[in-house]
Amino acid sequence: MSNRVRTRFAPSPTGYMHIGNLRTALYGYLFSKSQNGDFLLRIEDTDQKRYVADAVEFIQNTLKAANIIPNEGPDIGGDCGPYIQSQRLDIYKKYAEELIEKGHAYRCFCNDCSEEQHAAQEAGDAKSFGGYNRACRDLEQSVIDRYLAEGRPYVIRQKMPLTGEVTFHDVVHGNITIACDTLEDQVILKRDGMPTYNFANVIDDHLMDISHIFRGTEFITSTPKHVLLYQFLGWEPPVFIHLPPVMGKNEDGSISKLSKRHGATGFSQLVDMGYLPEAITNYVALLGWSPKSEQEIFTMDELIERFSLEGLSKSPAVFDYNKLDWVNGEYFKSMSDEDFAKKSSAFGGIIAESLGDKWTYLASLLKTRVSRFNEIPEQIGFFKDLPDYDIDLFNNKRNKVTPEKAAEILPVVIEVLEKVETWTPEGIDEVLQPGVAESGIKMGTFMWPARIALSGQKVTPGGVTELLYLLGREESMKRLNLGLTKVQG
RNA sequence: GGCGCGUUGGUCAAGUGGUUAAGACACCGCCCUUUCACGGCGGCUUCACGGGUUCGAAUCCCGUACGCGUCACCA
Repeated sequence: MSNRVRTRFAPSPTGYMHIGNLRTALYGYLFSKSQNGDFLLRIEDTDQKRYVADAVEFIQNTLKAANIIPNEGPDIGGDCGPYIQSQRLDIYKKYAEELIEKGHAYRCFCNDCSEEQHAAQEAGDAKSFGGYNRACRDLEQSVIDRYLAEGRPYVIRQKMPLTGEVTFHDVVHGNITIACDTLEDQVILKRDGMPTYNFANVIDDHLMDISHIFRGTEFITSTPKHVLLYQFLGWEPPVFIHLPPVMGKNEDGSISKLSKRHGATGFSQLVDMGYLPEAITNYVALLGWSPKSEQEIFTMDELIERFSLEGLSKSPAVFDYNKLDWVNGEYFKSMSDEDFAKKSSAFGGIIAESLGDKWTYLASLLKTRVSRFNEIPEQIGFFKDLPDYDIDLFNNKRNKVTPEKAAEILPVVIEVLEKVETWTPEGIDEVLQPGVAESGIKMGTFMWPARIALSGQKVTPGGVTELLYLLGREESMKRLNLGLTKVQG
């Protein structure tokens, strides 16, 4: 036992990383790193029914993408391996036997009726509450020997104290006390030789020298069972940190645990939507933890430096896609045009490809106008195909433009633009500015019909000069003339 | 149902007996402006409820309500 801070992320291998899990991993990582400690990854795959192919690799890739880097784990090894529970079966068996010898556990030969029981509970059958009846708790040794000789299958259960209570300290909730008579003689080793979570987690956290456990509040009520196990085994329990759940807002305004119906909930889904991994991490860090300062945007190093247990909140937090958008937008704004162009090009699709070198230019205009990469297609679609827009779009109160007025302005626009020699933003501007001045038309009034004719939409990435440049001379003139035809009715 | 946990504005939240109850997102308005965006300014709305304790309570205590979790050979 050292004093070194060691935390762990211990997911079960589903091919999915819920944002709540990511946050748990993140807090454990931030805390250990802030204390110059270790962070390790352990796979809890003791439920063979739940096994998902390639899930371990998926988890490792996700952590890597989120810049949460373990220094021990299945793929990198370490002194406490193996880091996959299904490969540690002999270890659990050994400690389960030790508990039996010490009188803190026993073999149970009852039939497996857990599934039915669970189903009954979910159906709300009140009679099913109360758990296992402890039929095998005090079997005669001779009976046990006979069953064993017959080869009867069995599970090993933890023998809970019948009276008294267990108190443990939780960093975010303080002391929590639970009476032992509410504790069931839980199974610690299953019929198939696999340990249950409630057992394996204790064994591994001790053997891997974990100092602080970060996990969800759903484990609070089973923590006394763990504490008892530490006691029975003569081990020092780690520090417990139970994190509140991440919630989602329902249509009726109520809230419930964040799930698919609230929108994307997986890290990779969010990335697919065009959120930057570092922005997701940044936002998630703030969901349930406060830096107690006014800073909102943090690099991973800053997060590590600022993280402290005091900032953890004890109440659930609602995942706010609005705020995520904002955080992501902040990251966009701080990116270089080149970097943004590169990372967003996949979302620009065929338009980005056809634009070639001009994509970086368009991207630089898009950078402050989108908060997610997947907003890009709808913004730039008009470059490829001019929408069949309604002439009503030419109406603009602020600039005092109507379709009739546009019919007068557009010819002037076309006339001015025909004088452009070099079709670059600068070249266009050189002619456009004086042209507008000479026409005696107000800038906004002059530009509005042009914008509509060029794009068919009121909102565009960049101003008219930029649109002209990106569209090219030929296409621009074509659209301007088409617009003129439209308003001439 | 038993047990446990939680409750500051629409959302994230600061706050640890005395504050005009920070800040951010969203929303609304104004300014700037070649639309939008960016930027600037301003506004809106909060201590779940009821009792205590105290000179004084968002902060301490007790109830109530509501929400969540748990009671699996799932984690």
